[in-house]
Amino acid sequence: MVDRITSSQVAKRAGVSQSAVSRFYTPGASVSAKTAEKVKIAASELGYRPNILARAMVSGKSRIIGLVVAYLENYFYPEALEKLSNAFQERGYHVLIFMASQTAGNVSSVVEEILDYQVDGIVMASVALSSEVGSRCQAAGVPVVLFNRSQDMDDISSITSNNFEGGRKAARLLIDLGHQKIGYIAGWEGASTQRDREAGFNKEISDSGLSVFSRKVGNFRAERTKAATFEMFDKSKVERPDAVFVANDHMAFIVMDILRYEIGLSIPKDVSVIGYDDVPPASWRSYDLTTVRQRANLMVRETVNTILNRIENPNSSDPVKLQIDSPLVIRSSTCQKSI
Amino acid sequence: MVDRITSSQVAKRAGVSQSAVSRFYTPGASVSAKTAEKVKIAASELGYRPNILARAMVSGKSRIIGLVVAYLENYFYPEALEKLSNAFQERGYHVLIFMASQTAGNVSSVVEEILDYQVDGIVMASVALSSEVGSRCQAAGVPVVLFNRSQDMDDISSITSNNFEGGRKAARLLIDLGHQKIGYIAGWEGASTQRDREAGFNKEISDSGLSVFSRKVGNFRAERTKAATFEMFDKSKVERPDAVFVANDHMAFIVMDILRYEIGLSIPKDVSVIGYDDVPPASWRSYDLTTVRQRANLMVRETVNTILNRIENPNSSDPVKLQIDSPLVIRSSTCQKSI
DNA sequence: ATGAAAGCGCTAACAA
DNA sequence: TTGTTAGCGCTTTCAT
Repeated sequence: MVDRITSSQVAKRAGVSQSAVSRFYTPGASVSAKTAEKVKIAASELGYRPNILARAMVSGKSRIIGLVVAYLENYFYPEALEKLSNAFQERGYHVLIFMASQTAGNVSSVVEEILDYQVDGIVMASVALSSEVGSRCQAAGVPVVLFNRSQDMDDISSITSNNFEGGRKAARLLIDLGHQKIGYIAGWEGASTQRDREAGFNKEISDSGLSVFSRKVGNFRAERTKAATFEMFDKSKVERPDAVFVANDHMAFIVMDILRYEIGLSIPKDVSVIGYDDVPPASWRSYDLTTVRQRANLMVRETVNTILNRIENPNSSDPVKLQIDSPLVIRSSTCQKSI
Repeated sequence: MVDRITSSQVAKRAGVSQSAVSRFYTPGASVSAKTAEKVKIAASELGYRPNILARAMVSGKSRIIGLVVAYLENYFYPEALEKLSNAFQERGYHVLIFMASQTAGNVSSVVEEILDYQVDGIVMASVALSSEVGSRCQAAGVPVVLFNRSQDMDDISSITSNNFEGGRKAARLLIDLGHQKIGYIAGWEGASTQRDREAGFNKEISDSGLSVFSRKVGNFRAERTKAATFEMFDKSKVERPDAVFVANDHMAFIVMDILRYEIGLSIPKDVSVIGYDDVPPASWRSYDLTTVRQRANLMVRETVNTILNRIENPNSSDPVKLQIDSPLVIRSSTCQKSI
């Protein structure tokens, strides 16, 4: 392998000092036009590019953002990841990926690994953070923002959609459509998204003088969701729900498939179904799922702004707790009008 | 922010030299039991962890793998990304993500950026590489492997499924099922996957004395695929295909939806559909798509092995060109028997 | 505006 | 086995 070109080699060729070369690559530095020209020529002749790692070591800024993700099976996350990565790239940063399963111990050891890379900031997507790990990052001076997950007590910034309002809207729609027997299929109960969606949903239901007709837990996982659906729509029951709100789109697809192909109900004639996220398959014709949209673009933009702002402004204090408005997207999995 | 603990601080506290601390963290180094113990204690009391970037600078090994991805909309890639990242993590590496659109200029500038980070290796997923960019990496001594894309001439390693055989198998199945009027919907013609799948498909078709009934280009993109489907199954035509092989699953879902809901054909009664990839939605009940499986686990394992082997063995020469066997997965989007 | 010099935190000879 | 020493490639004072 050919050795990398260094700034000293460029300096020698350009007939200037090594520091002059460094200054040429430092945004707000003082270099005369002629020096700049000499450096530019020498650098391009040699094919020189500054070594980011060396720069990181002395400056303390790596321009690397650590991104922790638990799973990519929910297609909201690949989309978010792509947008996050692009947004950071545009601002001169890059994303170092860390996969983490939900276990707390795992998350904490992953955070240690991240810190080893001297990242400038950390984005945690769909992962909860123990407050001890949070303060570990605080101590290291590395800003953290939670993406699509929030924690009430801790002073950690978080960007989510407004899950409470989203849950409300789902309930409101179903009620307005004339449904009286409304079921709910919950996600993993450790997730703030699940809890907030359900809380908003319950609030609107009870504000309307109704109560939730049936509740099962799908845990955000396929097998559990299948079982939950079968239990909720058990044929032996005298009365079954005429509508169901599912805590995310991925579970909703499973619910729809079971309802149609296993239980033999028609959507939306027999049952209205509504999901949460608006991932791409929700708009595929076979599902055409009414859902609450998480505005990925906005969430990503705010996440990037928040963390970059913290990086450039290390002394800023209050955590940002942003809840992005989440609009209802009405498609054909819910009935058209009063049933 | 609290400053990071350095090896010198640990050394002082442990009453040993700084190099002793360094040795303690170097796998095959010579440290006595008592020194090791002293360092271990001091380090844990201080919460010391080695700075990977500093280590990278002097050793020339960053333990970072650059991963270039063009798009995550095809759900084969999030899956691959997750598995790749996990596999590298297990071997002590981490993945730095670079999103790149297909344009050659973009890929080349992205590669420069990657090289700036002193990565130990580069995995390019679904991206083609100009030979000049390839030799740029060669010159930098950074091994590259293409994931799910290959290039005949260049001496760049690549891991793909056996797309030619996969295409053949798809054709064989359709023919065995008794289909005579078989259509093909192509992906983006710049992709080696598309070309190889089609070549295998064509070979088997003509070996059987048939010819392709109709061919349209979907370009791996939704709008184009819709149009291609409408053209292929235009109602004004006297004869329409009774089967169609679609170059990937994502296009196949669109084809199925159009066929069923826009054109009013029944699958598989009127038309058999077969895709390629076996992404998760292919097994969702609404599609239940017959397809050729790309064995992501195997492809990932080989990719990781190949690149890590190159990193540890810089002098090894011949490029690896691996084609992983791709089995047919028969579901209900193809008819059961001779029609 | 420019060069000299110090040093970021670590590894890798080299002696001892 | 251990400590001393010399850098890795860069940014950043500090004089000039």
